[in-house]
Amino acid sequence: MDERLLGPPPPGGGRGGLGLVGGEPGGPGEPPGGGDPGGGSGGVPGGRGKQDIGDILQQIMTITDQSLDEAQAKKHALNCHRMKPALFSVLCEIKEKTGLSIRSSQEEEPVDPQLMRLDNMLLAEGVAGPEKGGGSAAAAAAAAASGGVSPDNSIEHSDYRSKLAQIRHIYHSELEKYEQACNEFTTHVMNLLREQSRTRPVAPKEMERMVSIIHRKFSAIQMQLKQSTCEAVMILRSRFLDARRKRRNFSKQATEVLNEYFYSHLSNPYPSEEAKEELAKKCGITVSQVSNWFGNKRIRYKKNIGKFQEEANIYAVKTAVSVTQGGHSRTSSPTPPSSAGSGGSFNLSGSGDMFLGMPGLNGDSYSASQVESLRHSMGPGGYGDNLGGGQMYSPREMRANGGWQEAVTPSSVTSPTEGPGSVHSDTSN
DNA sequence: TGCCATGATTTCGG
DNA sequence: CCGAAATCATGGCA
Repeated sequence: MDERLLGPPPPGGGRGGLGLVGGEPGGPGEPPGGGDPGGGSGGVPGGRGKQDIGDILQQIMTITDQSLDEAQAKKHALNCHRMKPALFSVLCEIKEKTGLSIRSSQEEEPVDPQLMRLDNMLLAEGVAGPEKGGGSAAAAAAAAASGGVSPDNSIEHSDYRSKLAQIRHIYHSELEKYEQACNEFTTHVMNLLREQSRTRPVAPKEMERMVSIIHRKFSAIQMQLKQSTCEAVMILRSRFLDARRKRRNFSKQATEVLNEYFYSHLSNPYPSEEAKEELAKKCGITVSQVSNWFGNKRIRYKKNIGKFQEEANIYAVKTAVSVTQGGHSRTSSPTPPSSAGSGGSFNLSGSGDMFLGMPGLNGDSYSASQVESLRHSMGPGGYGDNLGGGQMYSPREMRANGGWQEAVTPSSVTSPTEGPGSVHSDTSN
């Protein structure tokens, strides 16, 4: 050990640079490399050794006050000092005694759950993880979640994707920067420690600990980065995929198709699932959008029938024309027979209630021709077929019709001659 | 800029 | 889960 500690004899003799330290001439009679870790008693007279060490310590203490070049020179001198090994081992001993050595560095913190959450989210959003597929898959998933399949959605999605890619790019470049900085800093500190280990005892464990501390610090920074990236993605999502914020009016053609269906099934504007799908396909919107549209339409129509009269007329005439022209391929095609049928009969049953409940709404504002066209628009299955027929109605249809006809009948009734009684008996069955 | 139209969402009941 | 009703939030127009 001595040999290692002593190292090669300094150039220029045993005391090399020390000549300039403290200006001591060095003992001519001293044995070369005569450092005794034991306490400076070796071949050196006690007082002299103490002074030696005191000098060295003094130099160490003042080394920071000196200029870099000066310090380097001093450092070198110290390293080459013959007493250095002795000093080193003394420092080792002191360190051990004072317990400065590494505490059992078993403070391995468990994986931060928050960090895990962030990682998972970034992965799910396609920000972290593999470049290809991730982003588009996430976008697709988001699209599915928002339920938007309309054509103009694709534009928004490409916009969304590009923004997401931007976030991804920034995230990765920042991450890379942090990692690079972390590595640089780590190697710098390691070099420093290695350098220092020549003059003071630095255990490998200590180095490890330092490295782990640095890594922890940097991972904290990384976590902030991840957090803000997550926030950015969230904002992006809410801005691009929140359909409510991005309400777009349906195309004219789509509205027309929907209105046509609505007014041609005014007696029972509840499209079946198949009908909804067909309408959705025709209009280039989703089934749920069709449902929304019909929900809104029903409620708004019912609330203000007068306002919709003109519209109703237009579409009723349209449909009537198409029907009389032998158009069985019109919008009525997707209608299941049951829906039209139930509408007709429920209409009639409702007429009685209507007269009792809402006389003010009654159809004195409707001309006969309007009514006629509306009746025509009901299509062949609307009235005649089902008046007497023992149609099967689903409970929901019954309930829905009950609610619908009460307010709506005015427009489609106006033929009070048709006996409510028979229908009532029908429904009661 | 205000107002109305309209698509979407929320709440509630069945 | 569906539909009614209320409500929200945006688009479009004068």
